[in-house]
Amino acid sequence: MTLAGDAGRTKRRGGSGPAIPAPSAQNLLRWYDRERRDLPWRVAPGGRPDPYRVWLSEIMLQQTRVETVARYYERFLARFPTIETLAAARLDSVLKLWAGLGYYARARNLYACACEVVLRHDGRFPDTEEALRELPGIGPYTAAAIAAIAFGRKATPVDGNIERVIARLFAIETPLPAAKPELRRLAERLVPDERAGDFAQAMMDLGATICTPKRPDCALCPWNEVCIARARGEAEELPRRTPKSEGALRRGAAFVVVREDGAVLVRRRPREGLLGGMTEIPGTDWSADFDLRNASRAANRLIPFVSAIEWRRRPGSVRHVFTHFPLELTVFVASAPKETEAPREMRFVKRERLDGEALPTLMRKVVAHALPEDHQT
DNA sequence: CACGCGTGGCT
DNA sequence: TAGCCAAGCGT
Repeated sequence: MTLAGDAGRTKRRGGSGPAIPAPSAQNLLRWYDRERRDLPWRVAPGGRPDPYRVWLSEIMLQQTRVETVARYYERFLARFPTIETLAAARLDSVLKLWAGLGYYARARNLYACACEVVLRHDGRFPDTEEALRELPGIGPYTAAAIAAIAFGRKATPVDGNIERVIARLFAIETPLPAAKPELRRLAERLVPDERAGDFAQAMMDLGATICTPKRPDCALCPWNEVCIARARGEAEELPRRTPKSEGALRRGAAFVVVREDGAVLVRRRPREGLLGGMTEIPGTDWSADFDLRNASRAANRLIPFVSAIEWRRRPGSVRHVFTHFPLELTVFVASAPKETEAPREMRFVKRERLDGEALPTLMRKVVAHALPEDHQT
């Protein structure tokens, strides 16, 4: 029998139903020893992992699926087998091997980190979370993962998989991200004194293969008998999330100039930031306090050859939801003579060529709203 | 510190 | 089908 005070786990839930024993790390480790996936960066059981390889795999695995990383990891390792070879390379050749993997800041940080480890740490990774955390591209999760997996330290990396497993195991109803500290505390209590690295990997494997976001395969789970969410039949509902606040509505105006030959006036957005480098219909800034009465002045400034009287406001508006704010654009349309030349930094694109442009969905909506006749079938 | 980064898997 | 979205890190 588990002792009282063990996470309150032996209390009867809601005054009814059987007590559920606390989950044990050993149980999960037994499953891991049996079902462990053979991944390129994993060493044979009992083997001593190379911190360089652990680090490389952890960086590649940030935001990236195991199957994808596997295709890149070995090729990368063949070209840069040690941290010295990596640090001696040119950034360009590192980026070349990273091409297609995405999140290229990771590759830049990877290279910077290799240089720093070689120059300032004598080519050896520091073996504490705190020191690892100082290196470029290594945040709280990765520092804990390397400390545990490469150095056998009792650290607790917490990624999205582990948050999900813990939330279900203990039926944490608090929504994310508020639940993060609580989930971390619960995860820390499960970590065994020995094999913390295997335990972390086992948790992530469990989250990736069995305790999946949708339709978890509880029948195969080594912890199914100790999982409170499973007992309550609500595993799939957890973890809950607070719907992220939409952000304040922003408004603006877009000005669609259609030349007699059907070409539409566009420009390129600044290279950085939202929709960076994409093509757009010229328009005002988007702001919470946008005032439609300023629209004609803005149009005049942007596109001087169209006089105010020629702009026709389209009824209604175009709505679009970005990750962090909803946007409502009022659309104005004007015609321009065939020989009209585009203002500075703008150009005319033939209507049928618009599909080949880097035109974001929002801007496609704007065009469709401005020229509805194009879309009738 | 809220935001954006790249890609592929999911519905 | 194409739009949605993951979920570590740096800024």
